[in-house]
Amino acid sequence: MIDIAILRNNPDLVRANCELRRADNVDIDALVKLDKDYLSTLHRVEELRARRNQLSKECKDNPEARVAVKELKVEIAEGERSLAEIKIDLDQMLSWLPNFLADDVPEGHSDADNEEIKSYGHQPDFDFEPLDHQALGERFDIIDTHRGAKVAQSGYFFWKGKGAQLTSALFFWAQQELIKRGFTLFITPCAAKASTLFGTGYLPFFSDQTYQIQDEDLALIGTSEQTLVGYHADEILAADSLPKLHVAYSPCFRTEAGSYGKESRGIFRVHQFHKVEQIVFCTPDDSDRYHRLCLENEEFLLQELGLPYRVVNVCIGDLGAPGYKKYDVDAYFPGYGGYREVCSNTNLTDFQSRRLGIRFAGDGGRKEYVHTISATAVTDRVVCAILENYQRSNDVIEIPEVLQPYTGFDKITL
RNA sequence: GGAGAGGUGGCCGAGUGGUUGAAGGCGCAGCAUUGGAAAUGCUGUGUACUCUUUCCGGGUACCGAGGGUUCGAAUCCCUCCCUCUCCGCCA
Repeated sequence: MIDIAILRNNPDLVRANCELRRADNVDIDALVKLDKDYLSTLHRVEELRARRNQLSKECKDNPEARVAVKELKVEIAEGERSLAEIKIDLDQMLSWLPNFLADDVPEGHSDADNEEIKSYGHQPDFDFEPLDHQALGERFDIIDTHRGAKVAQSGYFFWKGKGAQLTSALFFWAQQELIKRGFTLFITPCAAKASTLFGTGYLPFFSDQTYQIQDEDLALIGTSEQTLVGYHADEILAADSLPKLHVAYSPCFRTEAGSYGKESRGIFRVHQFHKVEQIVFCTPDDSDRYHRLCLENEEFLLQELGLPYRVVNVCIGDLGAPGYKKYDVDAYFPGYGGYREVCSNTNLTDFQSRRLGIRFAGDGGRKEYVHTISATAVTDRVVCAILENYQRSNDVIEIPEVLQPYTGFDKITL
């Protein structure tokens, strides 16, 4: 949600932003007019109510006032009705407005237009034909998509044996590393109510991505960002408690409606994956800084794992409506033969905090909305990257050294 | 799943139809007292929206949520939600 004051004072700014982001489902002129209607109706209703309240006080010793109030009531009820209707429409339109953009977000329509700002590491050389993660998973019997489909549905899978051990090791290690860097660990609910999804921007923008639980006001979380940011809803945080650095490990459920094709081979795009997530609540002045800090953490983890990667500044068209600026980190997948996204790191500024009512007491006791940052640490995709980069022949996959204390073995063999 | 209790301001807690936005207490802030502090005393202290205004005020709304009765509801009626306790079941 953006600040409605900006819309009132500078509608052209909002209009330009919508055009830039191709948010064509909100008519700014209609929105501005509706807001004016809202305010004038509000004033009318409040004036009527003020008169009613005044007259009510006289009723005790002036029976005639009662008649007057009775007449007023009809008018008030009518005004309140139209006020409520306008408010619903207004909120609905406001909820679709995208966040503003950072100045340095590149133009462009798709991930092909993202701007590479850094690359790190060397793509490995193989004296054999490297396999992709799906082929490796089957060959070493560590990924089982067929049985995932059998017990659940296509798009669900099992990690098995040393694959499962490696995955557990990665997630545990990543959590430990972030805890060392000052993050507080959470284990979160894996379901969230509609207001939580709305507050984090997943409603209305990504409504077709969520699994709704039948007959409940609950959906399976698409990311622990939803519950971790919602954690502080309707709270006023002490300024000296900022920044709050939260980390959680959770499953993530996504319907992935209509996203089949080449990119979905293996377990790269599935209905349930697992993620260690970084969440930051900070003051507006600090959000750039902590956005970069989360990126540094992502890079640190990939570097420790010895994975080659690049960092991209995500372009306008590839940046979700709630985002102000986003860095993706793409690891190199030799079996696939290219870079693929493993981390995504978004500065949401006050877009979520405004919807959720998360504020802090600023200078002079004034209450301001915090900024939030949501950034991946690691997911199953990183395990896939490890498999592809650490295959040493068609018969051996090594384990990155930093994970060996957690796996208890240093290679996976046939 | 069964039974019961309860939801009032940052917290505790009064309050069953009319100057109650809400007593009292705690907490917090300022001032006084003090060599300094504790203790004590005095004063102040909700939120949101909106108008005028820009820090002084006006209006409206808010006592879990929604609806109803009434000139008027924290207070009466209905529906729902949530929390807690006990029993059952259970990782």
